Amino acid sequence: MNLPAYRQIKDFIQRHISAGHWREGDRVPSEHALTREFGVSRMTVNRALRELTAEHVLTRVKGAGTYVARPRYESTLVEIKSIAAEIAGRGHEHASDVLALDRCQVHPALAVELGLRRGAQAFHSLLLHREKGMPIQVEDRWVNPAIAPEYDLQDFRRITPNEYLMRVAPLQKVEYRIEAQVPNAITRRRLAMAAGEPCLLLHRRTWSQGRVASVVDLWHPGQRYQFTGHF
Amino acid sequence: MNLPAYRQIKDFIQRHISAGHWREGDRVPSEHALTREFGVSRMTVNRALRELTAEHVLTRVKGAGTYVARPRYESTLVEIKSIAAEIAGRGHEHASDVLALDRCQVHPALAVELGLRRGAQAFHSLLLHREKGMPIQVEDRWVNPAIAPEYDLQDFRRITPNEYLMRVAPLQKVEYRIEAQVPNAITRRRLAMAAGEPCLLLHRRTWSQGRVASVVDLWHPGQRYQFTGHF
DNA sequence: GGAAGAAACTTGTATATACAAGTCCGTTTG
DNA sequence: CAAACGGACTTGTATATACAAGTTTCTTCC
Repeated sequence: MNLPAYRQIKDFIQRHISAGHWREGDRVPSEHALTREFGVSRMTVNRALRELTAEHVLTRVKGAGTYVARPRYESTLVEIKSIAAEIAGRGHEHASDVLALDRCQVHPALAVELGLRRGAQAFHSLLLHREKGMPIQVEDRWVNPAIAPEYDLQDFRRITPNEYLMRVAPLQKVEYRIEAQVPNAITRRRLAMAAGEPCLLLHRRTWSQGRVASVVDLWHPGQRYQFTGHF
Repeated sequence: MNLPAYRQIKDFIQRHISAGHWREGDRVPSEHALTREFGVSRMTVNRALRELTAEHVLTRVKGAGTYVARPRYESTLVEIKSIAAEIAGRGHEHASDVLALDRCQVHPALAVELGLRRGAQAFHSLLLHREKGMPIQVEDRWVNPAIAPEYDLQDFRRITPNEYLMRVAPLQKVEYRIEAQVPNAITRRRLAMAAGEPCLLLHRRTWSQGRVASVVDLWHPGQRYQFTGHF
């Protein structure tokens, strides 16, 4: 199968870098030089170089040239999917127990985090997610009623809070934190964890329409759950 | 400051989506329509739409049109920097104690993971990273000697293993796993951790030049360390 | 030998035009 | 009514050309 020219140019450059011919900081051939070498237009070469720049393979300095970027060796990008998507991706059965779903007053620290005034109310949902019957995640979530006023009318056994929020509140910004923590006794029991076993906790705060939409703690049993991936 | 035309088109589309005017699955105006609306060439419009597609904001179907992409609400992308880069980014002082650096025989399970034959030898380094004197990470690393034959001749008090491997072994592939684990007593003491406190563990395996280059376990005290970020 | 200026080289953005290839819709035919 | 075909519309890739703006190199002058 014949690749488009701009893809061939990208591959050519990436092969040189992977083979160690060009190292970090080395200058790659100019657009003009690549134009001559590949017999294509400058716009075709430019597209290849711009895409490799967006992918952090190259870096460009106007007037000076195009260089091999500092490899992002020290940065690992980890993608964490929603628990339902992850379980479905394994071909397993996902189910949710709705332990709580109501609207109540938030304590001051949480009001700050949700961007609400003291004494304000928010929706609170507490779910236990299972994979093939086995508890795998406790989802402890608070939702800004201004963003999703009908949150508490949903059936979260049939649709996850994530899926619902995706529909009503386009995502603008995310803040996250991953921690190893010792869970309280209730969470330990809900997740069927052993004594002394820690939790893997993902804390997320999301924004939509210029405001905080949701704050969530996702607790996972440390022995049975890890975030994994590759790229 | 006047933005280039392709950036204005990107912003226009992103504003419509953020405001909720266009939802997931909605079709956005065609290239031809945007050409007329903005009074620019089709290639300029095409660039804007292609870049938004690469950024997962839009999705394109040849012949059919351009649509608002399913929001990646359920996927959190987490970037984990090297400990030295992270500490430097906080403006703090990084230091490493080299606890071990030698070449020895790997046990069978590790040989499999390193892609080496049974009984083969590999380099092993054990470092304690400190931030302003405080232990923050134990780095337990095995390195394939075929990839970095002079690994054991380096001074890892002055350069981190990461930085060294960046130079000699261009990165091709990464596999990772994040876990909450209970550390053994030695690691607990090295990291000055409390009894019962768990570790946040990042396990990475990297490839270079078509082979496994390195396998590393990075242990962090759960109470003092989290992976954090935003986007 | 150093400074200043000009020339050359480089990337950034843009255009009108063209052909390829895919999808969708409306019309015609059986 | 269904299938097939053609036209219109859409994205995918590409070109030669142009001007703007930044960097580097070379030449000239003091």
